[in-house]
This record gives sequence, C-alpha cells and structure tokens, in this order.
Amino acid sequence: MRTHGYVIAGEPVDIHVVEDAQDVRAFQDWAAGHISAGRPVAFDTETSGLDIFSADYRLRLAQFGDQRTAWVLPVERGRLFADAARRVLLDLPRVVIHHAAFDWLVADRCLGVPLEHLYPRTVDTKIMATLVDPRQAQEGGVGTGLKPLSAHYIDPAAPDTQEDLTRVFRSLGLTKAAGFAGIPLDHPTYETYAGLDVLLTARLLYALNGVHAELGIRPTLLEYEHRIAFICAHMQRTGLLCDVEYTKALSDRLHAQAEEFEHKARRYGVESINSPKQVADALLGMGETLTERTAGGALRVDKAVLLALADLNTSWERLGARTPNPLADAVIRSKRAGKWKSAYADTFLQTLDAEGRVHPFIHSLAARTGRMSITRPALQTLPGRDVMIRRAILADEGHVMISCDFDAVEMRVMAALADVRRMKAAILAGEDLHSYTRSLVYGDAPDPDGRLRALCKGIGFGKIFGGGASGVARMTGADEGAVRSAMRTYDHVFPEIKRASNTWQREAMANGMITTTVTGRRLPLDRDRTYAVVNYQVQSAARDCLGQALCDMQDAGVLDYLRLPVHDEVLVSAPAEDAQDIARAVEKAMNFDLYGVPITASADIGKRSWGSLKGGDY
DNA sequence: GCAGTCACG
DNA sequence: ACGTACGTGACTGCT
Repeated sequence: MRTHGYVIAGEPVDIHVVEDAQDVRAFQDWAAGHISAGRPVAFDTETSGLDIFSADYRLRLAQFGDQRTAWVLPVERGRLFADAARRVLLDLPRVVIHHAAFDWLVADRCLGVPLEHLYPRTVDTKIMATLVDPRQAQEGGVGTGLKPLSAHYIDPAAPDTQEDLTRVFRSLGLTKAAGFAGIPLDHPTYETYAGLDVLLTARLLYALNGVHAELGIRPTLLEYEHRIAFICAHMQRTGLLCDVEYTKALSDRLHAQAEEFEHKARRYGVESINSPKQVADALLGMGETLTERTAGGALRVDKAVLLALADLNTSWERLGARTPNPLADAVIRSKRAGKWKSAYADTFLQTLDAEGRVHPFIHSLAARTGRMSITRPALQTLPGRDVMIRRAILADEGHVMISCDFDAVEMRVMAALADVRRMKAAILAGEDLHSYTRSLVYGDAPDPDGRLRALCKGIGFGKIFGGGASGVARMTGADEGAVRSAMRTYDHVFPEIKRASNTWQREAMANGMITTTVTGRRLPLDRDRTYAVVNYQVQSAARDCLGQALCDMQDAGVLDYLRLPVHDEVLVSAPAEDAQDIARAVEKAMNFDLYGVPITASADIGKRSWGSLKGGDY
C-alpha cells in the first residue's frame, strides 16, 4: 500500500492507494467501521471520459473516504479491486457524492451497483450547495463545482483538481480528453487528486449540513430534489432510440446544402458565412444599409435582419416587399444547414451507444431558477417547426411517442402565486386567457385578425419576464405607444401582479437579496435587475410543477416510459397497446390544483418518431 | 475566453 | 426617481 499525505485546512490527511489483497482487506476493515456505525462515506470515480454509455467506457479508479482518510481503488487493474468497490458500495448505509447523477450511472454500468440501490442511500453535496446558492461564480455566486465550494467552505487553498490534472495531462503530451483515458493509473498526482475529491466531498457534507440547518432549508425540499435527480438519471440510463440510417442520410443532406449555399456566398466575397463581420462588409459593399447594432456595437446581421433582406417572413416564405438579396439568402440557408448538422445530426451520431441510443445528460437542477437543462445532445433545443431533426428520435421498438404538455403553465402559475383575482376567475371558467384579457383591455373593439389578442398575449409574456412596454413592443413588433397604453389598462385590471412584484422585491431586500419560492427554494436576485423577481418566482414554481408531476408519474408506475423533461412537457415512449393507459397516467400527474388555480395538461399520442408529434408522418 | 448567433421553453 | 423582458446549450470566428 502506498500512502500520499496532504494537508486540508491545516489538518493532515491520508490517501491510501490499494495495491494488493492485503490492502483490500485493510480498506474493507476501514469501511466496516463506517458501515456498522452508520456513518456516511464519500464516493467518487475517475473514468475514461464522459460518454458513460459508449462501448469502450472504462471505470479507472473508485475512491471512498471520510474527512481524514481516503482510499483509492484501481478498479481498472482487475476484479479484485472492482469486487471490493462493489461490495462496499452495496453495504454502505449512507453515501456522499458530489454530483451523484454521474457517479450513480458509472456505478450502475461499471460496478453492477444499480441506480435504484444507491439512490436512496445518497446525499448529493452539489444539490445541497445549489439549494444554498444556485449561482455560478461568473454570476456572483460561490459556484457549485467541488473546487469553488471547497475553497469557500473548507480551505481557500484547496486545489483545483481538474485544472491541475489537465496541466499534468499536457505535460505528458495528452489533451484533456485523452488524459483522463490514458494517464498512468499510478501517476501520483492522479492518485492524490482522486483521493482529495472524496476528502473534500466528506468535509463539504459536514459544512453544508450546518448551512442548511442555519438557513432553515427544508429536509423535504432536499429529499424531493434527490428524487428528481434519480428520475432524471433513470431517464438518462434509458436513453432514446435514434434512427441511425435516417440521421446519417440527414447529415449528408445538410452537408451538401451547407456547401451549396456557402459556395454561393463566396461569389459575393464571403469566405466564412459564420463571420458576422464578413457578412456585414459584403452586404454593405452590395449597397445594402444595415442599421441595427449589437450590444457590442457591431452591425447586426442575425436571422431577422437577413430574412428581411432576403424578402422572407419568419416562415421563410416570399414577402414580395423587395428584390431578395441573394447573399443574405445564401448565408441564412447555409448557416441553418451547418448548425443543424453539427449541433444536432452529428451530435446524435457521435453520442450513440452500441444499441443506437442517445443518453443525454439531464441536469435536474441547472438554472438559477431550478430549471433543468439537457446536454450532449441538447435535446431541449431541437428545431420544432421543421421536424427533420425530431424525426431522427424514435420511440422504442413496438412503442409510440407521447408528449404531454402543461397548458400556459407560467401564466397560470403567475395567476396563482400573485393571486390575480380576475385571471384566476377566467382560468376557472375555462376561458381563453388572452382573449379574456383582450376583452378587459379593449372592451368590444373588433379584433378580426387577432392582433389585439396577440398583443395581450405578448403583454402576458412581458409580465412573466418582468418586462415593460419597450420590451413587449420589440418582441411583438407592435407600436410602443399602443403597447404602453394597453399595459396601463392591463395593470389596472390585474393590479395584483405589480403588487406581488413589489412585495417580493421588498422581502428579498430584507433577506440579503434572496427571494424564497413557495417550495422553499432560495433564489438570489441581481441588485441591478430586481424586477426579474416575477420571472424567478414564476419560472421556478413552474419547474416545481414539472418536478412534482415527475414524482407522481413514478408513483403511478410509468417511470420506465419517461424519456425527457422539456420545461413544460414530458416526452414518453410507450408500447403501442398500452399507449392510452400510459398517456392517461401521465396526464393525471400533470393535472392538479395550485392555490385555487387548475394546472392542466393534455397528452398527444403520436407515431414512431418525435417528429410525428409535430405533425410529421412517421 | 468573449462576442455574436440561433435553437428551445 | 426611473425603467429594466427571463432561463438555457452549442457552434463559429476572432483575439
């Protein structure tokens, strides 16, 4: 056995590296003490990378530790070590993990310790820290990574184990990705930092337990977040089936399209269609006038500007308002094809497992408001109007796709939280909320083309975002004066929104600029935009509507069919013969009362592909 | 590493 | 005193 010494917060710690059967017994003896005493033990892994479900994925090191002692097991070296890690992991009554979703799935896939076994025994220090302060360092918070948390709560001199390791990889001539897969298993820095991660995690638990008690963070909230993390990890493990042949052909088709229009753009002197500067210069050279500027002062040549120059509306149909600029047309078409190929089609193909499934990371507690995010691939942002990308994602063999989405959930949540009397009454009466608002704001004025209703809908969004008339005017394209006057009436008929905003802002100021949501979530506000409190309250509570619905779906026994959460929607793959029943169960979980406001949702049963839910044929 | 852009709710 | 549109992930170009 080799032991690396280190000092954390002035205290010496030991990092034992297990080398043979005798060391394994010493590790097991240490673990037995914690098991019989019911003490929590920190767990972490070092692996060949992030693609947990790829065919050649390897668990390299498994680490266990408390606040003083860490044990590093070279699992990659053989069964002896893997068996010891599995045995102890199965027997531990309490496991502490920083970002459990990742290590749960690694243990599930590489050690044979099921997600279902580990989840009820786990406390996740990343979840605990996020409930204290969800902000990253760039946003003025502590951050939620092991490094910034350790520096803040344990030892300002705590090493940045990831950053320092990357430096070691470079010195060995390896990239970051190649380094994690290829660094020698017995490299002393690798071993030491592997051990430090569990020592720091164990200490973080101790520190964060104190902070939670001090701040009065509800244990039920912590428990609920762990459950949502489990449900999301379950969805990640299941993954989604990809139509590989279709996706390959799609990638080729998008490639050809991008090249064709890139070639056209080159005729006008644009070498890189993704360079806004080159595009702007070329357009000016063609005699076009560009007026809009970005925050950084550059001439704006985004999609909206280019579509107008190409004489196209937002649905890419000819407007007939001017002669189309051929360069603008070529640039938007090439950019779209290129982005859809690289961000979607190719990412699907790159992240496939051996069975042709993608397993996106579902970060269950990602945004400042608690909203979830999905990465690798970013399945929450697939183009929706054109179904060519969504068609690549399939329900399982013999299954159909179902999606169930809340009806205008943020408007309803706002009505509930701010107790907006007339809004609640309209929702309870089953009225179309935006038409109802139009009638309140404009009385009997005729609205043949629905423009007044659309403006009221835009104002509703403006309220949810905490915005004013200029923002609504910008987004809806309506005249600012008209918006301003409509908003005055709006505030008059729904006075509770402004009142709630003021109350929330006042409470936040009295509480260290933190607004607390109905579920007990602490959301720090930025001092220079406290108006955002309406959005934070509403977005966060809407996220918890989805979170509670996911828990209820698990209770209803449909967890195996869940595939993705998309903010106000759940995507489901269900056996064709059970689709009606499963859709009903999902719907039931998404229909409930929130402070006297009905939150409702309805399920659509599609065909085989995700695209079929957006009107596609397959 | 930042700015600009674009996909979503 | 006043008015402020919200939250993400990912790619490309450029410094």
